Amino acid sequence: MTRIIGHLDMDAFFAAVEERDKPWLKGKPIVVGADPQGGHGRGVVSTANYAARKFGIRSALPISAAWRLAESARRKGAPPTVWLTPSGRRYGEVSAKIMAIVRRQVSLVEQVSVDEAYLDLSAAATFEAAAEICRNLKTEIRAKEKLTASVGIGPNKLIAKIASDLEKPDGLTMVTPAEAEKVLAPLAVRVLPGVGPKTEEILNRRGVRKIEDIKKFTREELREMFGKSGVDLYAKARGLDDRLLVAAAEAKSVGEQETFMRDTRDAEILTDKLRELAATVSRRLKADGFTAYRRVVLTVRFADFTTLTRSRTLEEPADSAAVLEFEILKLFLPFLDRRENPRGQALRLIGVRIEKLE
DNA sequence: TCTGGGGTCCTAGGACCC
DNA sequence: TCTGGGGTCCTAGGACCC
Repeated sequence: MTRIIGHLDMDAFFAAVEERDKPWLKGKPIVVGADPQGGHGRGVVSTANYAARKFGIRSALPISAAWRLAESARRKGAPPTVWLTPSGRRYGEVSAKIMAIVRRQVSLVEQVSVDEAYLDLSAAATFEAAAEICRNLKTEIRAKEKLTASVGIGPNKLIAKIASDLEKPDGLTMVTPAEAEKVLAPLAVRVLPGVGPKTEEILNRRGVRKIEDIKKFTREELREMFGKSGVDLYAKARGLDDRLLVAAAEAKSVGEQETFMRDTRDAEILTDKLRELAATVSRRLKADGFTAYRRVVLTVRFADFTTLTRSRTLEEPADSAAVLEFEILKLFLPFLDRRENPRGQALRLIGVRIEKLE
């Protein structure tokens, strides 16, 4: 049986939920993300709606840069931008309703994030029948949740994922196996999942800008350049991907980190924050149904953005917040003096993570 | 432009064991 | 006075994704 995979991706999800729930925001530019603090805020944009994207505001853009773009647009007569803090709980609730709609029509669904899922549509037997299922899903999501989704349909996850992005927002894009390689060919290498800024830069320097250009390298050459991910790249450039859908994967780690409003070297502020993070992580571990952890990881980010981790695997699994706090503080101690902080830098961020969960 | 927070996966060296 | 090969675990860092 030929595989038919769908990828459903909600359009500007966080911003769309806000716009739907707060009718007075309708049509205004909306940015969901860090507090802009009049242009001095730290952090980045989570999601901008399409009105704000017109100003050049995008996900992951520093919120200070987004502020400048919005101000500049406003001076040219654009409406003022609305800045919102993400309501994670709310988005989770809406997400659950959407995924329930999807699961009623599709037996195998892999939810990859709060606003994204892969659908195994192979049982539909034809691409046209699969597209009909997806049209119905989009209609039901619009009717019941007043939100739009974009869907890509392809012979595998890779093609479905790329297809869902081709006609955003509110798109439905079908790419058959026969079309797949031709559709990919002219697209930028960065479109391939797994190709980030670093890989893109290396490929560009070799004169590789489009996906079709990747095909001038042999599998071995790509392996030498990028290791295992190079071998994956060889297949992806040809539209090949045999990854299966996974209904639900168990978490492998639980962690929390926080960037300070102002960089600090104050030992009390730092250790208080670590205690707080340890307590939260420990609570979440249990809330997520785990009983113990065996590895603790401390993350430290200096003012210059240098980021270090220190970790320790425990001899025995632990389950208490007290042990986590103790182990984390032990890892952190050398950062309070010149042992791990030779230039005496202030700290920008600290984080706590636990792994090897049971 | 001065860079969040929650994650996963891969790599590589060293220790250790058979 | 030249020193195997394979496997697993630990630690640290880095690329990437949403």
